[in-house]
Amino acid sequence: MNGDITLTLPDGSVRTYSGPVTGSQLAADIGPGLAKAAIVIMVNGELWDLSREITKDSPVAIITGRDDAALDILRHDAAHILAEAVQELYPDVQVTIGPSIENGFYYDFARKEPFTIDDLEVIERRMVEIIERDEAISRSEMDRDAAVKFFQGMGENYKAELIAAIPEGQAITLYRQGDFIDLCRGPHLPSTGKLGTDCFKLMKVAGAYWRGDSNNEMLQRIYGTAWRTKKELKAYLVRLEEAEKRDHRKLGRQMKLFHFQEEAAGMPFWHPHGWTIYQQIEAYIRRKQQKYGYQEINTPQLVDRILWEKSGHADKFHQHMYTTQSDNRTFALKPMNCPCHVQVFNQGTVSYRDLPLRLAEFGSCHRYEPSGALHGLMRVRSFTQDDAHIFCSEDQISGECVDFCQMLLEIYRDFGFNEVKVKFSDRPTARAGSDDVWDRAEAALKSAIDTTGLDYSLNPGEGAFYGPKLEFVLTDAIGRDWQCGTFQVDFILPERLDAHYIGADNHKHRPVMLHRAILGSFERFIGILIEEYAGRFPLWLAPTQVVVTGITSEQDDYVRQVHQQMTAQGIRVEMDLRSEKINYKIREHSHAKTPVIYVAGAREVVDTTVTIRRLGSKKQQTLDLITAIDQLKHESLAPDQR
RNA sequence: GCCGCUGUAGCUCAGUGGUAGAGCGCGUCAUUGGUAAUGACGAGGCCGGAAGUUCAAUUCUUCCCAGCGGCACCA
Repeated sequence: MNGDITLTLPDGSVRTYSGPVTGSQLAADIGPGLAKAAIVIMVNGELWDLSREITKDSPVAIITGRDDAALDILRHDAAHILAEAVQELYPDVQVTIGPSIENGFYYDFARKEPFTIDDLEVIERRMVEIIERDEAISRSEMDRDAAVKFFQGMGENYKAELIAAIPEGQAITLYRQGDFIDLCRGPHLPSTGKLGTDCFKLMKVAGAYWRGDSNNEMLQRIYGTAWRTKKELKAYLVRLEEAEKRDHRKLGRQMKLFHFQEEAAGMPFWHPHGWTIYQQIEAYIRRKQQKYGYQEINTPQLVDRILWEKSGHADKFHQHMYTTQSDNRTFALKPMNCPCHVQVFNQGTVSYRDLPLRLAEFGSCHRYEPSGALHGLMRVRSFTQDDAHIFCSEDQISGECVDFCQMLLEIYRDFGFNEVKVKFSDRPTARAGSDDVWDRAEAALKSAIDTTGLDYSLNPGEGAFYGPKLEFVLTDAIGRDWQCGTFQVDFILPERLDAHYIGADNHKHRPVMLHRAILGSFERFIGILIEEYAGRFPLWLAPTQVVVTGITSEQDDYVRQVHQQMTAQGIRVEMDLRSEKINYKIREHSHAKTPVIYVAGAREVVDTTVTIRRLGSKKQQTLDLITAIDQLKHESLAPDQR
């Protein structure tokens, strides 16, 4: 061979060069349009800078702004431009890291004074200048030790620390744009001008620990969002606004569902409307649990600390437990229900014939969560779990898991969640139990989750110390993930609390304990529901299902009569007898997200009918009163009762 | 818990070193109307809590509490 290099394009066409060639050259050879649009080049499945020389025969693909891969690179570049702008404006800062993230990017800076919102505008303007300068972005390599010295020499100690952590002898890639040099894996755009001046926006400032460790100092993080086009940016900002309107904290106040106050931070006060939703869900779950062979129990709120010491909770979680003194004893408000459930199991003697024994409780728990973690109904200090513990033998784990997943999916679907993220968390480094037991537990859980056909991701090392677990995650309006359901295999607690059953061999055996919840907590689940439905609850959950109102006060008696009949049928109905115009009342009840409005005017009184208007529709339908009530009554049934 | 921001009427928010204002909501009265705002009048506030500076603090300072955005945490 004479040093020729053959590049194969995605369409199968081939270009041959007599020596090393860069992505830019290739793009330019194909056409000036492509040369302009090119961002990076895919070489052998790897993204490379356009300026990097290709020295071997390779399959290649030129990536333009239209490709999805481009967005990530664009955002990463935005982070670099942000860092360059900040360093120009505030010479005292040290740069650390700045990756692209979902919807945008951030960069962490070390600086004594924090950035303010006003700083963001200034920085944004400087970023626009840097983009307009259209600085070339060049890649270079440096020996690790040289790179450490280089950054130390610049006073960039964080960068030096990062590089020092990279294995010795490895080449380090550096990127330079203007006077700004950063350690970076790349690839990057050919120049800063490839990012549109109106396609990005700095969003917020926040604190973040160096290397994500709370023992380290706190850095100043600036978040931004970046897109290919101005239109995309705008669409994203609109999406954020829409999401904010769904915020359960806002809707909870507007719809009078619950409130919080200083004297009980993180502990919701449920109002009649919110509590109605809660009760409907509880009744629904109770029916499901009966269907799936659970027995409901109830255990004390306050339990002597001794039990928590036996269970091991006091040791590991005492900082999260509320305690109180009485009778010279220390009691703790239960942070979870499991030890109490073992107490129920331990009363009397259990035969292997009784297994699996499924004990369920709507268990009210209290946990002293760090103040910064509190978040509306999503993260609270007092909550109720739809908790249950299944006591079974080891060979029953798999079957129980399959049944549980079926129950969980059935329930999630009834609430309208068809997409659930599932995480499989396996053995952590600090764990109890032998590897042999862990092997069996993980295998059982894995085969069970595979049977369900659910997609899941691995969450290595994140299992509980007592066993592997499945986490079922739902997403809120703002895109934040919240764990709701869980299924955990536990070999440890039965041991600690000395649970046993009598086997077919007439000997004592240790049961396995399966901790499981579907909603997780009623509070969090309702918070997610509010956002999922944007406050427009389906009929079976709506606090007020119907409002009956007249056109004039002439119909008041009829309205009262309709209201009474519907109440007698168990429908959650309210009447509106105010002397307001019909327009006003329609508007108000629509804003209140009442699913159905019955209007009765003179005609309806004569005909014994009602005119029906449903939320989200302007259509009206006049129906015979009895028919209307029957229909509504049927529609109001929970999904499992239809 | 950590960094930053915020805290004024039931809600959303304006405002000032001389103890406060709007809109919505609420109450009263008038209005009796056919599917997203009828009008008039009125009542509501220890300006988150404590201390300090000042003749004077809702306004400035400090501490505390709570909320918000992140980070860490989430058994």
